[in-house]
Parts: sequence; C-alpha cells; structure tokens
Amino acid sequence: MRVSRRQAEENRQTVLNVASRLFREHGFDGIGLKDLMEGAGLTQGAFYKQFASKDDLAAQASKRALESTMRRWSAVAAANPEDPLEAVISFYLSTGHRAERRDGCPVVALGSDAARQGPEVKASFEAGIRHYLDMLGPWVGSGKSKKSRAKAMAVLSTMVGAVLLSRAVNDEQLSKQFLQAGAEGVRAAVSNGDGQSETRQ
Amino acid sequence: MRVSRRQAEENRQTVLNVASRLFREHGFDGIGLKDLMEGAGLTQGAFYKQFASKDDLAAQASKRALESTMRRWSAVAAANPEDPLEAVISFYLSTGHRAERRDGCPVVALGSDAARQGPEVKASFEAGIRHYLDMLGPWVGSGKSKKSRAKAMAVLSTMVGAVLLSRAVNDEQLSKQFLQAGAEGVRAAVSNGDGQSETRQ
DNA sequence: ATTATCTATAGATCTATAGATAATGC
DNA sequence: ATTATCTATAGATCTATAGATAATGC
Repeated sequence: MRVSRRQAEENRQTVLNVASRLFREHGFDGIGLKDLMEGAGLTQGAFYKQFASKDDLAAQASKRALESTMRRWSAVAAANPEDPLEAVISFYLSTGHRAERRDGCPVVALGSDAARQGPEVKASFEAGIRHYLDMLGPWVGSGKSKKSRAKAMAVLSTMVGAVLLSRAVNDEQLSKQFLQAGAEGVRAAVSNGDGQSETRQ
Repeated sequence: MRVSRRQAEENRQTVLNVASRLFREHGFDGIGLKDLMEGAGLTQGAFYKQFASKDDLAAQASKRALESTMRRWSAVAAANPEDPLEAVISFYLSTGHRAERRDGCPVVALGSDAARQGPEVKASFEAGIRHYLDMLGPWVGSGKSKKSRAKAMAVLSTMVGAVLLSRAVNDEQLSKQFLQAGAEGVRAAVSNGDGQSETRQ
C-alpha cells in the first residue's frame, strides 16, 4: 500500500491538478474530498496526509490554477510577439475560453467563491492577479508605470467581467456580444494612449 | 399552525428576501435550507410548500436580488440627475459596496456560481443584466444605439470585474486600486465619445 | 521503524418527503 | 374540507479521524 516518497509527491501533485480543475468546474463547495481524491486515483483516506484541510487544498489548488493560466498567457503572447496583447485578448475573450470553465481563468470561474474564502485562498488569488497585471502593464503602458498599472487594472477588470457576464446568461447572442464588447473596450482603452481623463469631475 | 393565505404569501416573500441575501453572502452551495428557513422565522418543513426545489428558490432569489440592486441604481441615479452615470460609478466602485457582499450586486457576489447553475438561474441573471444595460445605454451613448449598447456592455464588464477583483485579494491598497482604476477606465471609455476603434486590426 | 494509502466510521449536515397538527376558508 | 406549518426522518453526502495494511527507507 505504501508508495515511495517520490511517488507520494507525484500523487500530491496529481491531486492538486485534479482539484484545480474540479474546483473551477463545480466551485469550492460543489465538490467533495471523495470525488477529488478518486479523480486522482486515490481514496479519501489519503487526503489528510497530503493536505491539512480542504481549505488548505483550496488555497494550493487556486495557486496551481492561476499558475497554469499564467503559463497559457505566456504561450499565447509568445506565439504573437508583435502584438501580444491582441493575442491574449482574442484568446481570453473567445467562445472557446468561455466554454472551458474547467481549464479557464480561475478568477472568472472562482472569483465570487474566492471572495468568501479565508486569507490563504485570497493570497493565492492575489499573487496570480499581480502576475496578470505584471504581464499586462508593458502591453498597455504609455510610459509612466503608475499610469500603465492603473490601465492594466482596468483592462483586467474588463476582461474578467466580460467572460463572467458571458457565462451568466442563456442567450448565445448576448453572451457573444459581451466577449466582443469587452475586446473592443480593451482595444479602445489601450489605443486611447494617455487619454485617461484623470481631470474629469 | 396554519396561517392565512395572505400571511403565507408574506412568509414566502420573507424567505425570498432572506435567501437573496444569504445566497449572496455564502453562495448557492454555502447555505442550507434549514438556515434559510430559520432566517425567515420558519422551520425547514415549510419549504416545499413554498418552492419546488432549492434550484427553484435559487432562481427566484436571484431575480429578487437583481431587482433590489436595480432599485438601488435607480435611486442613486435619481439623486444625481445631472450625472447619473457618475453617481452610479461612485456608488458601485466604492469600498462600501465592496464590503456589503450580502446586499451588493449579485453579479459580483454570485456570478461565478451562476455560471454553474441551470437555465432558470441564468434566466434571472440574464433579465437583470439586460436591465443594467438598459440603464447604462443612454448614459454612455454617443448616439447610435448599437454602439452605445456595446459600450454599455464594456462598461458593465469593467465595473463587475473591478469589484470582483477588489474582493478576491487581501491587500487593501491593491483592492482599492481596482475600484479606482475601474472607475477611471469607465470614465475614459465614456468620455472617449465615438472613439471605439472598431477598425483596428 | 516509518509511513503512504487503505477501509471503516464518527458525527454533522444536506435535500427532500411523510404524517401530524391546528387554523383558515368555504 | 383544506392547507400552512410543524416535527420527525430517510437516505445521501460531507469533513475529518482512527486503526489496519503493506511497502519503503534506514
């Protein structure tokens, strides 16, 4: 029954990968430890040698999910070095991404849930979100880093919100329009150069 | 034990109001029928004379929650008729709204959850979201209704995303910056007039 | 000897149903 | 007579723990 330390660590990684996907698909409260462990080819009993609690798993699986999405952004951006932002926009605000809750952005899939979790889960999200912003900054930046940081935040908000809204409605047309309008909005915000109306009002 | 029809209907309404708040606070899966009914001063057993299932309640409570937020938007806008959009922005993207998950916008509080629910819950969200867009349209509109619809969608995406992100992180400063950057982004998008770069790429 | 995983289970909770109770509505 | 609510419970599931098992690691 016992496996090697190497194998045990591998099992732990498998549980994390499985959890990062099942949580995105069903929410933190929508999936039990039994199904989680069986998804990794183990039984429920092995769980507490690997993780301190379900919350602990939620925090670690969130980290894993965000890292995995980050890698995807990097790959997409690297595939189109001339316009990495446009590449990320058309990947993120696509019907493909909308459909793959299981493997898509955890901020959209679990953002509402994360707001109800403890500081450990939020720390995972915070780290991932900062990483998103670090990538976006140079792409949307017009020069001053403080301004481009704010712009990156607005852009990320638009992207996250658009996919969230596109998933919350039944109507396919309305759903698609959110993706398109989100993409347009981001392009406009970026091409708008320094035009953020900080002086208005 | 039996109450009048009038009182029974009143009880049903109370359950809906309680549910619309408890769901926003704990998620659809985060609260049981027992606590839900006791929150309305009844016992669990009365539930199935009032609703067909928990899903049925989720759909009706979502509708109620969105309607209640809608009324709030109207009130906020009416209080500042000269610039209703600015009034809504500074209400929606405030630390106050960020803190009141229980009474705040259901799209932020339950958006990720809604994506996992059946068509009934999504229908409630869709109706509420369309109502949001109907209000935003004239405020962001530059003339052509199709363009202002798209702009309203981008603006709503930014607002929803900004609050969602501001709730998913621990760091108070980062959280506040999302609210501010979201507000700036919306103002810039609107003051940008017809400038959406539909021709780019 | 240690320990990763297993089976089994405690104790709580979940949704949903059944039947009793007592007040309404005809 | 009807029915809104109550108490009680079925049957499933949830998180977490306990003790057995069998392979690793010293």
